[in-house]
Amino acid sequence: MVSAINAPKGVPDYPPPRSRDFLYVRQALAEPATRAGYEYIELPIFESTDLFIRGVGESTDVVSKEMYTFTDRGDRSITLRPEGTAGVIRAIIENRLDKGPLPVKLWYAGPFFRAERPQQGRYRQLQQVGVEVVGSDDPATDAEVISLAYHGFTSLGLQRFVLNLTSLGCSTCRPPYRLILQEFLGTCDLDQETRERAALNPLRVLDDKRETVQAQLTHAPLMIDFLCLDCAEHYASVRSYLSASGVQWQENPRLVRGLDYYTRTTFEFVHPDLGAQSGIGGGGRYDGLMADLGGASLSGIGFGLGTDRTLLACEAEGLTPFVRGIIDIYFIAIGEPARLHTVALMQSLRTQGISCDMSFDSRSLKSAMKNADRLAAPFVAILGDHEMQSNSLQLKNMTTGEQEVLPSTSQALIGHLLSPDRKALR
RNA sequence: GUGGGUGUAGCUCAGCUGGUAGAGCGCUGCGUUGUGGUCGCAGAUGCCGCGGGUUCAAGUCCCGUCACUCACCCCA
Repeated sequence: MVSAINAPKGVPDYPPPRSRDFLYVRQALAEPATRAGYEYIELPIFESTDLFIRGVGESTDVVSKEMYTFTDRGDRSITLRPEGTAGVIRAIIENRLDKGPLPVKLWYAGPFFRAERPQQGRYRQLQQVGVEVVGSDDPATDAEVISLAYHGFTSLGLQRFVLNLTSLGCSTCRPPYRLILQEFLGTCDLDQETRERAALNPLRVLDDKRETVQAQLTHAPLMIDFLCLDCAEHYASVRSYLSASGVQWQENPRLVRGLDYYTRTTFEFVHPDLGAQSGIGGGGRYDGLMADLGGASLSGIGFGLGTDRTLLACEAEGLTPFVRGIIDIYFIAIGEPARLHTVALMQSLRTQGISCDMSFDSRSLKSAMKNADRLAAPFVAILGDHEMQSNSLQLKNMTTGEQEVLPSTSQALIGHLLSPDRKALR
C-alpha cells in the first residue's frame, strides 16, 4: 500500500457536510455589502513582496516573520497575500478606480496565508471576507463599514460577540501621544523584549496579556484622551452614526491592531468561545496607505472578517447546521423505462431551478429510501412499473410521511412543490 | 521560533500493575410482495502512527522519529 499524502500543516479542509455551512457563512458575511452598493473585486492570491512590505509595514509580525515568500522563475520576489487591504489598494491604483466616482466601495473574499504555528482557529491558510471604502473621510462611511460587519454577524444569529471600538488618532495627534506613552513606559519595569517593542511600537505594549505588565499599565496614558479636535469630532460622529445603525459596541481605548497603517477609527470583533483566539474580524481607517502605495492621497476604511473563525463561533453558539440538505427532490426509478423518463424529468427540473438527485446503481427501494433520508431530501418521487403505465409518479413528503399520485411531468411537480398550501421549497 | 499533550475500527474513545484487542455511534444486511426515520437481530472493518530496544512475551515499558493538537508570541 502506498502511503497517503497529507495536507500541508495548518491548512483546513471543509469536507461536506460542513462545507455547506462554510459557504453559508461566507455568503452571510458578504451579503450586507452587496446590499449597500459595494462592488465585488477579484484579486490575485500572490503579489509582489514589496507591496506588503510597503503596505502592511516592515515592523509588523505579519511581514517580518509570517509571510509565505518565494522567488519565481523570473527571479522576482513573490508573496502569498497575508491580508487583503494592500492588494485592494494596489488594484484601485492600477485600474484607476480612484479617478472615477468616489468613494470606491469594494468587497472581496478568499484565502490568505500566514506561516504561523497552527492552533485552534488559527490556520496557515485562512479565509476572509473583506470590504474597503476609499476616497471618503465622512464618519458615516466608518459607521457603514462597521455596521456591515456587525449585521453580517447578527444575520447568522450570533449573540455572544462583542465589538470593540476606539480611535487611534492621526498624524497630527498620534506622534505627540506616542512620546508621552514611551515616556510612561520608560518608568515601568519591563523585560528586554517588551522594551524593544515599546521603542518600535509602544501602542502594542498596551494589550500585553501578562498580568505583571497589565498591572503597571493601570494609569497609562491613552490615545483617546489625546485626540486632536478633528479626530475627536470624527470619532464622536462615528459613534452617533453607529447608534443610528443599531450597532452596539464597547469602547476599548487599549485596542491595538497588528497592522501599521491604521489611523482614527479602529475596531475589532471578538468572540469568547474560540479558545485562545478571540478575534473574528477587525479593521479600521487608514489615511496614508493610498499615498504610500503610489496613489492619490485618499483615505480609506475597511475590514477583514475571518470566515473560518466565524464558522467556529456559530458552531460554538449551537447555530449550525445552517443547511441540512442540498436537494429538493430525490428520485427513485425502478426499471429501465422509468430510469430514462426520470433522467429527462430531472433535466427539466434542474433547468427550472429545482435541485434533484436520483438513486443510482439500482439499489433496493428500501436502501434508496434510506439514502434519500440521509440526504435530507424533503420529497421523494418514486417511478416504477405501475406508475409508468399511467404516466404518474408517487410523491412522498418525507416530513409528514404522506404520499400521493401526480402526473409524471415537471410542471405537475413544480406546481405541487411550490403550491401555497404546502411548505414552499424556497 | 518556544513549550505542553495525544497518536488503538469510518468517528469518539476504553484497554488496570506487560500475556498476540473492545464499547458506543456509524456502516452493510435481515425483520416476506415496491417505502426512510424508531425498534429488534445478524455481520464486516484494525501493519494499536513509524523505526529500534528491553523481555519467553509489548497496544501496554524505554529511546528515537513523524504526525496531529493545545498554548506562548501574534493575529482572522
